[in-house]
Amino acid sequence: MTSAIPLPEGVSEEEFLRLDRQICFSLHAASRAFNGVYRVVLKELGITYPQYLVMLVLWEQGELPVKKLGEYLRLDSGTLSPLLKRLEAAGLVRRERSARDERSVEVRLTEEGTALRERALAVPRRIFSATTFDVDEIRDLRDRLDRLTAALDEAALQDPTTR
Amino acid sequence: MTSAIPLPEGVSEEEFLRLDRQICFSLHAASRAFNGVYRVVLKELGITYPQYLVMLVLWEQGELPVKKLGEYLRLDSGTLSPLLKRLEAAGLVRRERSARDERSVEVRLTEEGTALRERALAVPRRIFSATTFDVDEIRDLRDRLDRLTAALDEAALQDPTTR
DNA sequence: CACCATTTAGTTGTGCCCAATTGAATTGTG
DNA sequence: CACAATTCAATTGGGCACAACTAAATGGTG
Repeated sequence: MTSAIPLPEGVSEEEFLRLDRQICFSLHAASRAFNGVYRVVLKELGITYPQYLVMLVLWEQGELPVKKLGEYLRLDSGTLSPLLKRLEAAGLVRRERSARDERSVEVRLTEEGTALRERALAVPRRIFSATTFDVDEIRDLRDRLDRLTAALDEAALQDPTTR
Repeated sequence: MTSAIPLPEGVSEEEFLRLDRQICFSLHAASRAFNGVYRVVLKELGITYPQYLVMLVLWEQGELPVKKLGEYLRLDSGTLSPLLKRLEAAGLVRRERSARDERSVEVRLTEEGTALRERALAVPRRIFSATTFDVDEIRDLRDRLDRLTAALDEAALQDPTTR
């Protein structure tokens, strides 16, 4: 089971558990704090944070099949299907079966959805000012997080159950 | 304060929206990737990631009222009540109304819950090796995230609609 | 052409997150 | 002491994340 991974830098397993508690809490808390600030700001746009993420992709990419959207956002249909229905109910997107592949569903912005972008332009600056980070620090943090995510995904692939 | 915030370093609002998309995605994705790796590792302990966070606190702090637990974890009773019930159903904790304050519920580890710590000691090292980060990088990231969370909480306090 | 594996969305079930509300216990103040 | 405000846990309801499964369409192979 617990194979021979060397203990780095003489850190004991007890210390590791404490550090683990800290990084778990920090990441979990940061994610939720971020989410919370967005919740407040996005309330006036009438959308949630995950819905905002979808809109960001659509504003950049234009129309997109659900599959592609899921790849960008790393979300599956179990999450996206109901979320997109809510966006459609809100009048921001339309969903249409692709003509050339009936399995696929194209998601595209409505007039209203496109127009929302103008109001959304004011959002990032407000979030940015809340962070007290400068642009370079944000970019740096982004890079570290991407590196972390890539490494974790890599590990998850090789690690069906035990290693 | 939402008064005249200057555009820093000549970053346009369009660029800001793109950067925002990036940092949002990065943080959201990192949080979920982390969650995913833990899900795999914790499956053999029979608990979820948020349940693991609760157990980490209990292993460090011993018995604790729900209120205190919520403060450590920044979670409210709406999240904790059902989660603790599941931990109780799993035989890891007991919940008992405090004798001296009948409003309060004390959460304490069972024998089984205490024993689980031994098996959990192996978890952090496996996660750590998955990150490919060294201990100093982890600590540094933790510090940045804590700083970010503190700043966001600060900003949220000043907004009329939170917590 | 017929058949089967794959691809794609959708559905279901479980768990988490948070806002808002409820109800009971406690505390503070007149 | 009486009673209003506060504290605390639980519940309800809406939304997200993910695993497992279903159903339909597509594509490859014999």
